[in-house]
Order: sequence, then C-alpha cells, then structure tokens
Amino acid sequence: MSEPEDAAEQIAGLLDGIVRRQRRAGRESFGESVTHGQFRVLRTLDHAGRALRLSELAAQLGIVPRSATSVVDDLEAAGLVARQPDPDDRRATLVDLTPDGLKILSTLREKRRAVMADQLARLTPEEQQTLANLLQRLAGN
Amino acid sequence: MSEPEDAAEQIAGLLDGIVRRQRRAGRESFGESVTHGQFRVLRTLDHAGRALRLSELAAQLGIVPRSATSVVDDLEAAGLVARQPDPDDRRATLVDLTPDGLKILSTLREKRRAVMADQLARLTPEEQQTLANLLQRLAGN
DNA sequence: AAGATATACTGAGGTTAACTCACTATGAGT
DNA sequence: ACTCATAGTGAGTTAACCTCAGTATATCTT
Repeated sequence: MSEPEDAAEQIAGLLDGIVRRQRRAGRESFGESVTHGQFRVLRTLDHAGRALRLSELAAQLGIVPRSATSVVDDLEAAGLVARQPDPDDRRATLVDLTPDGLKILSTLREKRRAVMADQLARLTPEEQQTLANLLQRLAGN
Repeated sequence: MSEPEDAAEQIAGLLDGIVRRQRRAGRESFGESVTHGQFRVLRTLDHAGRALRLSELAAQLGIVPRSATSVVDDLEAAGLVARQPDPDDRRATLVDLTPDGLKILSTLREKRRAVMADQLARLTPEEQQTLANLLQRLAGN
C-alpha cells in the first residue's frame, strides 16, 4: 500500500475513471456516425457561432494545429464542415459548420445527454448544480 | 447556436476538458519514465495490495485482457512488474509490483499531486471534499 | 474416460487522437 | 528587397485502446 492517496490523487483518479466510462458509452452510442474528436469540433464551432480559423479552432480544442487539420479533413469529407479561404489573410482557412453538420450535432447532443443521464441520476438536481459549479471553477473559468 | 447545453452536457464537457489538460500536464511531468496507462497499472496493483491475475487487472482497469497484456509486457520489460504462473491455475498469470515498481510509483504519485495542485488550488479544502464525494457517487461507488 | 465447452492469455492487425519535424505560401517589419 | 514570423499541411510516430483467431488448460457432461 506504500502511501495513502490524498484528496488530489483521489479526485484525479475519479475524474479519469468517469471520463473513461463516459467515452466508452459515447463511442457505442455514437456508432459509426462521428468520433468523439469530431464531435468536439462540431460542438466548438457551434459554440463559437461563427467560422473559425483552423488555428483558432485548434487553440480552443487544446490541440496543435496539425491535429486539427486531420479532424477537419475527415469532417469535410463527410460534409459536416466546410473550409473557405479567409478573405483577410490568404494563408488562413476558415472552418464552419454545414447545415448537415448542425443537424447531426443536435442528434449527437441528444445521445450524449442520454449517456450521461444514467450516471447523473445518482445525484439530485441541486448536487448536479453544485458539481457543475465546482468543475467550472476547477477548469479555470 | 442550435440548442442550449443542459446540465448533463455541460458537466460532460467540463469533465472532458479537465481530464484532457490533466493528462497533458501529466505526460509532460512523467517525462519518459512511464506512460499514463502504465501508471494506472502500477496504481491498481498497489491498491490491490497483492498480485492480480492479468484478467482481474484488466477488469479493474476497465479494459479488455488483451490490452492489459501489452501494458504489462512493457512494464515487465522495464522491471516494474513481474509475472508469475498462478499455482492454482496453469492457464493464469499473476502480475505483481517489483520493488522498483513500488519505488517509481511513489515518485509518480508525487508528480501527479504537483500537477493537480495548480488546478485544485482554485477550490477550498471543503470544496475539494465536496467534489470528491460527488465524483465518488457519480462514479457509482 | 472421453468429448465438448468454457476460460486465460497472447499473436496479428486495426483505429482514434494525439504528437513532432520539415515544407510551402503568404504576410509584416526594417 | 530581405529577413523573419505565421497559417496550414505532408510524412511519419506514439499511446491506448479495440477485435478476431489461436493455443493451453480447466471443467462439465455423458
């Protein structure tokens, strides 16, 4: 048993385990339509409410631009996002949701909601609220 | 903006983001010594306090046995765990920490603690406790 | 005592989601 | 006009998973 786990480690472990399970459930629920990474892109674009530069998108996702390129490639091939040249800077590319992308996003959100519902049902609505607040602060804004 | 995010989605997104950052920080902090997956194995074995069958280990990690085989392969090559035949069942293999594995685990724990400290400092100790409780229930035990 | 069935692990090979390094095209600063 | 920085991408790698098929051993059935 070496050393006891302190609060930090315990929380780290719990977070990890929860996300792991959630991901797996999500993968099963999303099926073949879209991967988790692709979902994140759609969600980010929708949240922004406007076309984003690829590098901006990458920054918001917390990944390097090169990684964003690949995800966008796949989404574009599936017709869920579209690239346009940035009129202000010919080096840059703007990425935006297509109508299809927007449509799929809402069905995915529904599935994700369903996936979380099971776990989240273990907490009362007030507790859920408390949790959301604590996590938000933990995330640093 | 299609639809607004409800509590479930918000929590899901927050959890995901927090874990993502934590992983990255962990990767940098662990350096070349050990990967996140390997750390999880060491931690699980230590937590069990005894040698585990490979399949038992996999179950506790929430991965399929085949995946555990690979992680254990690498850890064994690094001398951090050891395989022994199970005397009660010649099909089975028992996996246990070596002294080196135990030693490394405690330094890794220290690093992980440090990584989490930054984020966790945003919450008071009571809030941390609350968070730990909520997460534990969310994790389902 | 055999034969069928189930279980424990591993070889081979695939996927997702990241990464780095090096390159091209374009923009900005002196 | 030259240098330096920035935006995106091609090529190739890694970690952490997965499935499917195969071998060895155990257990259950008749």
